[in-house]
Amino acid sequence: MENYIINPKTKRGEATLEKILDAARVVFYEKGFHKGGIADIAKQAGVGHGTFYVYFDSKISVYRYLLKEYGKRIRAKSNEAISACTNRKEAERLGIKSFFEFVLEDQGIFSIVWESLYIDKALFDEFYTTFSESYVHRLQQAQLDGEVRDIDPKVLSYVLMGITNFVALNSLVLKQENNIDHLVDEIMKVLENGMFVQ
Amino acid sequence: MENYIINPKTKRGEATLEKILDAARVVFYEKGFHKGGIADIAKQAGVGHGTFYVYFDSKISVYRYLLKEYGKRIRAKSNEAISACTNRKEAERLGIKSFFEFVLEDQGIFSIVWESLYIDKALFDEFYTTFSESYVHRLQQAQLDGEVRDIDPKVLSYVLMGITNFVALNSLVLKQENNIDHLVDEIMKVLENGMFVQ
DNA sequence: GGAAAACATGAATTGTTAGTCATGTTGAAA
DNA sequence: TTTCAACATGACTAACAATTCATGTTTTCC
Repeated sequence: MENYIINPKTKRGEATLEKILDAARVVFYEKGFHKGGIADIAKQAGVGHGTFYVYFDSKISVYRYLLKEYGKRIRAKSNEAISACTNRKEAERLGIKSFFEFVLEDQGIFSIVWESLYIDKALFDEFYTTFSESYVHRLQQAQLDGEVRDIDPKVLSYVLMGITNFVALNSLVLKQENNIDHLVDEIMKVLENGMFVQ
Repeated sequence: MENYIINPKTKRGEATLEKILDAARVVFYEKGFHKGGIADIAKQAGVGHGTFYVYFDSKISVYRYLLKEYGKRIRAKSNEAISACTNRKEAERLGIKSFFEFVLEDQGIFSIVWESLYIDKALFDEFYTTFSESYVHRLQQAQLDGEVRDIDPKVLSYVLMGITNFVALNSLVLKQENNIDHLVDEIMKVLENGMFVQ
């Protein structure tokens, strides 16, 4: 499964691995997993075809590595953004905003994450299940604290991920908008009072 | 663009076209667009390789045809479900429910629709932009009628599509749940009063 | 019944690409 | 300086898959 080389033994090896990872991110973003070839990655990295296989034993290995890396980076950035918050509502706002910032900085994320559904459904499922579980944990705590209403936290977690993912993909990536604050404000209106006039 | 043969001239031709379309839906669902081959489609349809090319000039042509067909079917089913509703809240509930029913009946939908992002971004964008525009139109009307709060309807349309798509994919397809009513109830709680305790 | 149009076929063509390997280079430790 | 593990390379292999086409069969309609 995890058969990429994790420990290059020299500085040169480390640098090359980094070049290959950067290149793979670019290629998968621009061409997708299936159309992006090892030749493209090697060329983009400025190394020979064979060099790729010094570090990864297959194309899907880099892909898996990058997918995990994205998960970690998003979680880290989100935790950092939320850490100072004392209530769930503010945490929600900042969590959404930090995700949008992440997407604006690295638009390749959807090219890696969502495409997993067509490469290996289990990878996609695992990715979002992991997110959902940590979300559920926090939501349940907030419900105990009386901050969040009595809504099935598992469903609520997918509702929240659906909102952020769809708005980010369609507005920020496909329509190339960058009005993050407006998007967050409008989403928070729904999360605070629903969409209907009372 | 639209270079599939639309009008078989005989009964036999019509039947064969239908067999090929059914087969393509199955193959794209089970293997995805890239891994599913013409040979697979022909075999599944019970015809020779060459027969495929009597009806479609390329693999992507069937794919495009099926994508458009899904759009039409979803819209038709949704319009039918909503038609009797007199207020927006009820229409929203029934619209979501009818989409969930659609997904349960035909789990292949995400295999066709979302994969377009990796085949031709413009197809994906067009698909959801079309949905968004008709959504926006209705939401604006409901806002004029004082039923929906003052929220940017374009953002709101992506919020709503994000919720339904993510919950459907993760709960109904990946987790194989079938508790549609529970899902709709929990989503409506958020849309009616938001997620936070007031 | 026969001619023409529509439809069916799968072997052959053509192009692509993931992965291998024999050979060469680098650089750090001894 | 020597040595060896680590790293680099690109021509080659092997397999797969989209599309074509020459030939054959069926249906339509006069």
